Amino acid sequence: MSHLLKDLNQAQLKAVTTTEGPVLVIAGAGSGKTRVLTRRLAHILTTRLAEPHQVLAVTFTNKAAGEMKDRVSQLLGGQTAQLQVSTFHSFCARLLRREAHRLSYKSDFTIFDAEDSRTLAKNCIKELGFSESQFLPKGQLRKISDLKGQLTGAESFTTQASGYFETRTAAIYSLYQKRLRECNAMDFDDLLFNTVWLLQNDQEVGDRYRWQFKYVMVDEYQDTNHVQYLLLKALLDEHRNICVVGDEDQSIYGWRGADIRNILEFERDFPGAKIIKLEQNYRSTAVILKAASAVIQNNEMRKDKTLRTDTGEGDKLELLMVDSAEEEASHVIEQIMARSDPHDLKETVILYRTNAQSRPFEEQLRRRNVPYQIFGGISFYERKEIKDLVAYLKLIANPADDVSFERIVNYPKRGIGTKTLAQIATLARVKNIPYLQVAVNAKEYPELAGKLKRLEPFVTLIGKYSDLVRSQPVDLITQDLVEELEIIPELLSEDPIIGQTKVENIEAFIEGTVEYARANAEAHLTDYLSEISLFTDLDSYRDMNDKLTLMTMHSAKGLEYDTVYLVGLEEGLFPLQRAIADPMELEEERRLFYVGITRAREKVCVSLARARFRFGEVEAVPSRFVSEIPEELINKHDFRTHHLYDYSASAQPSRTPASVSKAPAADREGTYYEYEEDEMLQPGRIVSHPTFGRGKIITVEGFGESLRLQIMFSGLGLKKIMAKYAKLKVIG
DNA sequence: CGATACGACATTTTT
DNA sequence: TGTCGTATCG
Repeated sequence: MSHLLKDLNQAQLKAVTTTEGPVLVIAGAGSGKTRVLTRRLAHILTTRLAEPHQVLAVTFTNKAAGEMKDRVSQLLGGQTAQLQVSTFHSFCARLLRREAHRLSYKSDFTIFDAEDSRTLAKNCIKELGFSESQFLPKGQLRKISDLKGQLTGAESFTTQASGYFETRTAAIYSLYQKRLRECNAMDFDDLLFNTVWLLQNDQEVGDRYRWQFKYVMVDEYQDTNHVQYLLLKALLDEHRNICVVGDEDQSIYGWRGADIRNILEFERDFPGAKIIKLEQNYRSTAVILKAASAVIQNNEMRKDKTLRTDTGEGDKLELLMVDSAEEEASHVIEQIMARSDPHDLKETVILYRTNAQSRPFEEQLRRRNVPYQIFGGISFYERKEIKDLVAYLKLIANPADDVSFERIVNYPKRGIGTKTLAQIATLARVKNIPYLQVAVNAKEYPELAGKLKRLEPFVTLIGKYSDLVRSQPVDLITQDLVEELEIIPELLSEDPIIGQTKVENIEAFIEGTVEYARANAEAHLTDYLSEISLFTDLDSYRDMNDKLTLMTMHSAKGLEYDTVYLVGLEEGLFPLQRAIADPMELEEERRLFYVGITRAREKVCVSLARARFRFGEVEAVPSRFVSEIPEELINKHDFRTHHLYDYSASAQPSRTPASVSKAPAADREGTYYEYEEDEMLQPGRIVSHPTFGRGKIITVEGFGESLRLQIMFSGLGLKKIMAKYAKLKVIG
């Protein structure tokens, strides 16, 4: 037997060797998914079913792609240069660079990141004269992203849009796309959208790729969205050798458009599909698996699957109940320090629902001098100093990139303010040329006469580097640029302390370009930009030595640790308030809990606080997820000074909100003054709203800070209102 | 143009 | 309660 087929269980072996036709591998947590994927890929290659360039493996993160490539390369002893293991986005970016001309794009198009997109969207909303508070760039982009995810283009949305908000969104969408095109830029969603469009509508391109890829594999299939699904379909007409691997219980990106139906309905989508379930878990103890299964069983939307393990029973879970977020942090840290050898710190992780929860833990860790690392928050490439520098590179590589132009034309200060910029923008619109071209032609425009002296050095600078791009490697260009712009002294003079970190970041960035240039001698600036725009911090995550790790549960997917702390297990926080009302969202929260708990090999500790300050209010009922863990699997440690809630009484907190929320109010004077108001906000009451005026309460949902009302306002109709934001007065 | 003040807002975020 | 973004003033 080939070494590729050794050490595999029955199901794994079947998954590796079933190469023809559609295959769905349901891979439970810790069931050796990556091993199956890599072996399968290597198996296809060594048995000569396909040449390396005929296989495509898609993942969601660069990190996962890199790991897979490394492992396959190890199995085969090199020979993987031609292998296409990449993320959805980088696969599409590469394809589009080759085929850009078919979409009337240039092949050196820029990829806009989230911030670039936001700037552009904001400008579009402004330009259209829409109210910026009513049409928030963030919300509009969310909608545009959803539409692109459904393969609905701007034109087709415009024809189907109706009503005040939709027609305006359609206008924003259309203008946004128009501007992107003018900038020779695509956003993240465009990469997928345009690729699918090409494959579906350009016969030649479609045929070529369908013919090329004999085998396609997809990791984390439960997190694919509709466009990604269509992309696979568009690649698959002929051979239909597709193997998707996933676990519907770990689908946690529904809010981003991931469509759990893709995996649940795979058999219907791909008739004749073979289903292989990997149910043997190699990671966690039996107790952990039992707890995880018991909780996830409360979900309706899942395929039945039972994880088994040969590992021993293991320790029971621990439940830590304390009074506040601060005490939660100190108890948890104390426990970690008491029980783990210092070298175990890297095998311990603290997982929370929201990034904001990291703060008290950070404070404790700093106070006690415990080494730690936090993931999340602003990523390296989102830092202002890096983005500014990258904007220069982007503009140098793509002179049509107006968003980058706007960002740096006055950085460092050149005396080119908003007024000048607005004039440039107007001229660019009228002449139908990029901003930079307006600046280049500045002397032709009387409006800019006064600014000639200020624009000229900038234009010269960009022009100089644009010429250099052809002859110089990325790292030299970047170094020269940093020097010429005098960025480092500038940063240090602003604020020596903060400036120092910024300078270090700039230096780290330069270091990155040096490494890149060394590894990719032939690469052009565009290639480098393309790579970094599709790169995230998580990709550079390495197990640092002896450091405690903190991150959100979302970020933890795919990782594993000996000991896992799941903190903040309170109704309203986990599950989040807004998920409680919606069964679909609630199930996703539960899957998130499942993901969290199954990261652990040996020990799980969950914790909750009796009271937690959030926007100045207290509220805390133990999470239902805690009560879904069978009693016999968990040890409880109650450090609360008040035993207001019976732990078992939290089983259905949503059904008895009022009585539960009353308890703390009675006990803590002054902290819950809103309670009396809540009491009065009942259906039938007449209230007055600062902007909407008088209205009648129709329905009341939730309690405390999440109290939501439906109010009928005269002339304005029914509005949904959060009581904590609206300053309502009861007047009748 | 830059600094300060006030008000609005408040999940998660593979690319 | 903290952060961020806009508005306004000097």
